[in-house]
Amino acid sequence: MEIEQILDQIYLLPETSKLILQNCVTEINYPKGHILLKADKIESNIYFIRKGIARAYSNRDDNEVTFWFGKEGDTVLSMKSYVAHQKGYEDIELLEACELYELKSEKLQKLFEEDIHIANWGRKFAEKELVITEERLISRQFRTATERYAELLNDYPHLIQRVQLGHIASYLGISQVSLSRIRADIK
Amino acid sequence: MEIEQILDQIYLLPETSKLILQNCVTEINYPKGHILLKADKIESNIYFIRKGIARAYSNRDDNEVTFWFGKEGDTVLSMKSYVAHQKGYEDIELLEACELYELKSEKLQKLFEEDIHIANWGRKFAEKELVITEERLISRQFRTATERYAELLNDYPHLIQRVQLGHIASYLGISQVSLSRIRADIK
DNA sequence: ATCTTTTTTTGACAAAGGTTAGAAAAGGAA
DNA sequence: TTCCTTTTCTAACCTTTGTCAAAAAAAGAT
Repeated sequence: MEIEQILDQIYLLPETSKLILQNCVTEINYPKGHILLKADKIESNIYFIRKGIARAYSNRDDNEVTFWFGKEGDTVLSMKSYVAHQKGYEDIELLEACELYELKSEKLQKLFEEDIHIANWGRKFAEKELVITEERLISRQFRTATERYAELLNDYPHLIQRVQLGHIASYLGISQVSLSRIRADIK
Repeated sequence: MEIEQILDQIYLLPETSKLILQNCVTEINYPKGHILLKADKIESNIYFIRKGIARAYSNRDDNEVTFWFGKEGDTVLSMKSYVAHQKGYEDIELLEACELYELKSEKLQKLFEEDIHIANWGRKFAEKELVITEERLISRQFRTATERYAELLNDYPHLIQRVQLGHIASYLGISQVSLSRIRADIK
């Protein structure tokens, strides 16, 4: 997916502002398994996925929890670094070789102060992510693991083929063994 | 809590912008039990809590899930109405008689287009809410019900005294019976 | 205070999901 | 292909949490 299309789907910018933003972006590729962003660092870049998929996971005790998947067109960032210039809570791993657009967070923050359209673009980005996250939190409470799996299949039909089940189980908040049982029951 | 303080804690605005925003706000009071925002409506106001507490809940099948509590200084809105001008997924109920500041969403949207500082104020609001929501989603996956209860006690020590346990159980994602058992065990 | 209603707790049992460990299947490398 | 590694599935058993029902406690109303 091209950068213009990615920016447009968040919020339609006037041509001049869009060009300013596009000119700050550089392309970069990384192999499968690359850790794009690290939990214990204040990260200074954000990315847009041109091609490929990624996941965000958080580590505590010995457990690792995957709580986000990103695909073509999605924005990748360390939320706490971006919002509060603090160390994040997530690592982000590329699950396939990825083509990415890179943008310096500092540069973007400066544009927020200078260009009202870009500020509103940033506002819309956060707002949309917020609705998605809030809906997931609610879904977690309403639905059984089986229903949540069906929902994921419906929302991201492609993902299942490309991501290993351990990560999907973690995303759904269940053990891999449970997911395996759910899949066996459905057939 | 006064309106100026509430606006400041989201993002520090220059005096002129703050005054513009403050002048759009009117005060209004409602009794305990009042439904401030309704799930099946496109709501046109947002509120700030001057005094009192509220909860957001979503209804599906026969289940009701409380997924948010608001207290003095918090912002109350129908997320989907605010972000996408669509019907929301939540009712918001006042758990005590509340003093509120009311702001027309339409008016705010217009200010976002006119004043870059207010646009950035709106951006910061969404970003902060996003981090809080994402952290809750992760916590849900990492922690046992007992740990999440302890966490809530720690984060909102006042709330427990003022909100009935059925709502708290729902917020934690467990049944009221389970919460009751957890409380019995802790002592 | 007394009665009524609502909220919280407790007990018994059922269901969902977790853990461990090993088997089967799939994927890579030589 | 064959061997080795990783991923997925299955089975047995255990823990947590849910449901239903009833008792106890707390809050409101008269």
